[in-house]
Amino acid sequence: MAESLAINGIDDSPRGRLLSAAAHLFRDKGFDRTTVRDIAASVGIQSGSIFHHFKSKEDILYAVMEEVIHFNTARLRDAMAAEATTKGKLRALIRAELQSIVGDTAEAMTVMVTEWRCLGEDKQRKALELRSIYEQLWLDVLTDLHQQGILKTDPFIMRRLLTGMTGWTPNWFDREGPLSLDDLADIILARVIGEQE
Amino acid sequence: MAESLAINGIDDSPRGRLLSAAAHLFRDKGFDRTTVRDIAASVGIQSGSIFHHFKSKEDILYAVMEEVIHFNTARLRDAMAAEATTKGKLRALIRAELQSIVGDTAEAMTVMVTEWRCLGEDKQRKALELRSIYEQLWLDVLTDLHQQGILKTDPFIMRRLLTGMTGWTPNWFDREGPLSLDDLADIILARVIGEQE
DNA sequence: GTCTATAAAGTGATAGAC
DNA sequence: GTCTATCACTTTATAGAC
Repeated sequence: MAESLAINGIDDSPRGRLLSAAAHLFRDKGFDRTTVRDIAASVGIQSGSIFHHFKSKEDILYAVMEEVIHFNTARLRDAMAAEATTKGKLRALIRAELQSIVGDTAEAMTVMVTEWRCLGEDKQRKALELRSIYEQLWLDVLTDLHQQGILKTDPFIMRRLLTGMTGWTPNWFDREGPLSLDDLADIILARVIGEQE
Repeated sequence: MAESLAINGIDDSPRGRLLSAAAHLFRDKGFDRTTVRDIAASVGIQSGSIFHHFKSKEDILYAVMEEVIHFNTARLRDAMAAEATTKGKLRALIRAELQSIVGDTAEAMTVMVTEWRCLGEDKQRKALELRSIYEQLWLDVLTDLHQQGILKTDPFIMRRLLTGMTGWTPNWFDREGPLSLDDLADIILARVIGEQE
């Protein structure tokens, strides 16, 4: 049973508790190896009762992704708004994305990356539209830095490399270890704008 | 039906053809959504006949990973051997890994990254031992560069960031596009040793 | 909103003939 | 080495009572 309150950016309603439990199980075992019986059991109901809240198992996966994209797009906006310089905005974006990926919404974010293809075509397209808003925030800042001459690499390529660097962190970063999230953000920032930390 | 000759670093035997077909299907649909009937059909036999060649479906997945790790560890060694300087070796490693991931062994490499947890614990541990040899080649070069003062970042952290950057390329890099693999390798190299390309 | 019961379909793997 | 046939099991989703 996962703790569900505010974890993964999901509210504490009956539906929210189902989504949090699902996010936890999907990350642990993957979508295909998680049964609706698993999800039901982890919130203390029977498998048939799931389908009062969601039309299908795939709908649960889509809802997890939708919630986490919305939550983290807002987080990115807030983080940038507090910064005056473009370079400061980039550092804020990196910190916010790391926080999303290894922090409070880690389960749902990992699910979004790893279980993407378990969505049918229609829902993949809908989720991609939501993601493109999130991506545009990155591209605006990187393009700005490129025009200022601070970023030498092509902004689109740089965003791809950044996605790789941050997206892989759940596989190695230890939140209890000596390296802080802010330290890691600075290391990654230096990889982007060419300074040595 | 996938072309199988030498693709994915696997030889053209009956067993090899099964492995290549499996790698192709596993990458496309994932391990769990690929049935033994799918694999059998794509080499033109019946599902029951699979189990003359492999003890279980999981054994097929492990064999795919084992083959691709062996093949690419050798590739890494060869690429390094042709270089005189440590920096040259690093560039060679990056090029070789990109070639593995988006080139001739792309399917099997992607499977290794994305279907890792579909292996049982025993086979995961065995595969991890094979991978650690591969990883040590990287760490030796990065540590060397660190001691020479060329690499400022911690070698272990840098390898994690590199793994992320190269591992994400299958999701965006277009082999038919304007950016060549060698260009991309140079861009990534510049991110590592702090030079601007 | 949750329960019980079950339908309907698909799965990995085995056995024995050829 | 491949075939046919099938077992034993699991899965999502539905129906109707409470």
